[in-house]
Amino acid sequence: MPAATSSNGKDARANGRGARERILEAASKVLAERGYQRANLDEIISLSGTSKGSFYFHFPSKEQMVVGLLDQLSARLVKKVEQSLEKEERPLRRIALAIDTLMYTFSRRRKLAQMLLVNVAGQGKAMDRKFLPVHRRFAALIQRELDLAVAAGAIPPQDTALASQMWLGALHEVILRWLLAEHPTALSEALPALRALLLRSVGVDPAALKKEPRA
Amino acid sequence: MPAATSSNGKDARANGRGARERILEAASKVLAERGYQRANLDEIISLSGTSKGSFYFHFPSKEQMVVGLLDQLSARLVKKVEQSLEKEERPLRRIALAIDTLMYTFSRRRKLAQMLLVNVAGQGKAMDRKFLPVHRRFAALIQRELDLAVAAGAIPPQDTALASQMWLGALHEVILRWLLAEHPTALSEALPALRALLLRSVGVDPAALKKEPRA
Amino acid sequence: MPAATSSNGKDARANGRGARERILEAASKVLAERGYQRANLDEIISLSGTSKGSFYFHFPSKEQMVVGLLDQLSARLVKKVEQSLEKEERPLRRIALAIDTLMYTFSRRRKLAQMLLVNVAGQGKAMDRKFLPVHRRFAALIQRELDLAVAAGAIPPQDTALASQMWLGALHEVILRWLLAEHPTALSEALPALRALLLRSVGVDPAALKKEPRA
Amino acid sequence: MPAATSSNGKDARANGRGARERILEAASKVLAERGYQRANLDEIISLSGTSKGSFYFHFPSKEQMVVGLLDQLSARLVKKVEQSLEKEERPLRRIALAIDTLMYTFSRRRKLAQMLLVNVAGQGKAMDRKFLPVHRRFAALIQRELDLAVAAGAIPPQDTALASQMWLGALHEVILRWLLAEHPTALSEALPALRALLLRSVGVDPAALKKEPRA
DNA sequence: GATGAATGAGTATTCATTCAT
DNA sequence: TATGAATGAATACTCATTCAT
Repeated sequence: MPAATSSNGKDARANGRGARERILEAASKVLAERGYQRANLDEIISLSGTSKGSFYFHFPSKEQMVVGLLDQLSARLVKKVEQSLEKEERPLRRIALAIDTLMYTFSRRRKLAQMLLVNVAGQGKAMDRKFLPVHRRFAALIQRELDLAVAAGAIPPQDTALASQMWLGALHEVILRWLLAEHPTALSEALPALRALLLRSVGVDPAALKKEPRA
Repeated sequence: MPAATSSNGKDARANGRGARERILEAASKVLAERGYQRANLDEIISLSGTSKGSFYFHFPSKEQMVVGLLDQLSARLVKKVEQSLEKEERPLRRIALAIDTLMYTFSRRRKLAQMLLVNVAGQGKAMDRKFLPVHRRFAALIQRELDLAVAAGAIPPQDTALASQMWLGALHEVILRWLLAEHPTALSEALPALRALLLRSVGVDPAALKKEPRA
Repeated sequence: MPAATSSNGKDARANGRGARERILEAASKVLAERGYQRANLDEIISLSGTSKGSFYFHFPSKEQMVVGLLDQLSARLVKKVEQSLEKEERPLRRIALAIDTLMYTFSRRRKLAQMLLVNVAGQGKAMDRKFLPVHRRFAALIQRELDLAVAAGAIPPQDTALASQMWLGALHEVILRWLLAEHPTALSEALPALRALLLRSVGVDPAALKKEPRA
Repeated sequence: MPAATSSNGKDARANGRGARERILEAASKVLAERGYQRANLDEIISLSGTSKGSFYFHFPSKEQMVVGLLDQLSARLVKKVEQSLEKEERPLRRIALAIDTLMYTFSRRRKLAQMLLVNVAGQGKAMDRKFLPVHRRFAALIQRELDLAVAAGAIPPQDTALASQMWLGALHEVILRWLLAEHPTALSEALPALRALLLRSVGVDPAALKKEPRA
């Protein structure tokens, strides 16, 4: 039960935000823990301190809610990466920065990683297609940076669409293994080696990163 | 464990194999199409031409059946790759051959790919852990080849465990996108570029492959 | 009860009538299409361009609204029949006229028919009883005309209450079949034969209608 | 909870019949009392002494179960009428007999009447169409008898399809009113008058019934 | 008069698993 | 070995009604 709504605007609801937001936050938790199918609406609802009716007032269905949530979260993450790139113009450094920011963010927010990367597939072909945009969005981000690097002559011309898919999958798997590990080591430890692998795959000598000149 | 179905063809069932095999085959189909959770035992059973009771005579639970099936299939695939490597001793060629065989097999058997790669995650942390051995087995295969190449001096010393994870993820994602595409192009078209990306990532000039000398 | 919506057109709503009327009209449509139980308040409200709160300001409950609507509509229809009888005093002609007017009106307003005749039963005994007054009102109309005819000696004395029930049921079923037919023919085509059946049932030679003398 | 199944074939289940039959019987009761929509599956199931799973093992859905039940019941009733007609060849008497048997059966089995006649409409156009076959079956029975009478010269040629619809509606309404009455009088009291009304409607002098000669 | 967010009891349906035969 | 009827907990979704603003 939520605390009674008081009319002083201070703590309008249990934890200060609208029901819609509270539902999405609760859903994040449950989805991260249980996956899409086992994520129980009743649990999400009771965790959010709202009601069945409220849920269906704000969302047309469980599926739409999850799709919307993943969309929101992935957009937020992409934005965060964009911001980290704002002050960097050297293409190779931008690429490295994008990788670092993604990995760093996921390492700080396991639930986010669990949801965006793991619980987004394996629901049958029909559902998987619904979740595909999340993949596409991350891949597009990587591809754009690779294209910039190609244009700047920093890496050789190549199939950047394929490379970005490959990178995404690589990040995905490394994070997945980290998430499922019983006693995971810090994700950051693997970062330098992973970054080197990815850069080399598109033809960059990782050592070149250090010497990259400003434009 | 039931006694092995007698292999003398005398009283085999309708289509010539034991109930256990027929169930596993039916399960392959349904799992590929629907994913783990939505894969319905009733459908698997009716497709296999057996009965509920027969299913539970041969398998202790749906979960164990699926884990066993994935285990069997991945073992079979690994064996196939091993066989393709039998007559090749040059480490870089072995690596390329492993990639090629994996990709070729998946491209010919979409269902297999769907099951082993896609429907193996996103079921909640507990279940995902159960499916992890499949990942491990493929990664181990790749890692062994990388280690051989390192030992032979064909590639520089490096974290081959990480590299093999990365490779697996890369293959996974590329295949996933191919599986979910509305109008997929042949997977083989992407193969050379993908192979080049992977090889470069561990420090091999793809061109070196051609010139690799026999031991 | 709310004060009557002011009839000066000053601040009438979007389409010129009060919320109450707009709700009733929307309810007609939805009830005709879906039946009582499946008629969704949300749909009625959005169709009427009002709000939940407005609905419950004007009506105490869905049930009362529907009972009131059926009451209103049946009263209106009865009034229409009365008007058609105003200038006719010959009892047999009055009877025929009543049938004709009812059938003609229903044939022009399918929704009305659907609602008054079809969606008024089958909701369980308790609800059905609530809808009974509609039946009674129509039956009373018919019975009154039959009684007049008996009094005038135009038809033999008989159980006019039963006859009027029977007539109502007959009309009901014929209209129902017309409403549910995939490719309905004009209702008017069946009218002469139906009229003849009904008149004969109470002992009138349909041919007598033509020769009926003025009082 | 059903009594434990005993292996002596005598009282295999709670009340001696299979689950399917017990469900249908329970459904009859609940449908008669509550109508289609309000008929609660939980109640039907607990009344039948079975379980949710058992219900869905025997029937694909509530709707199909009800359609099947009505079909079965109406078929049974039609059969009963047919049997009552077996030894009567005089067409007018057959007609009267059919009416009498229908009315008598309904008067003895209120629930049957409630279900077949009342709770079969008013669920929205889509559902109503599903229930239409029940109407058709009864109307066809009546029409056949009317056609026989026409062929035998016992009644004048006419639109017997329309007449049978009308008769059905008439019977329906009379029974409905009887069912919904607070203090119903015996249905049989109204029977002679009703029979007379119906016979006259198709041009038979009810008195002629008595004198009808054997073929 | 009007709004729309919130409520929560109610409902049909799914499905892995059991067990008497 | 095999059968299939039976079980019942789980689950997404509906919808009339309330009430603070």
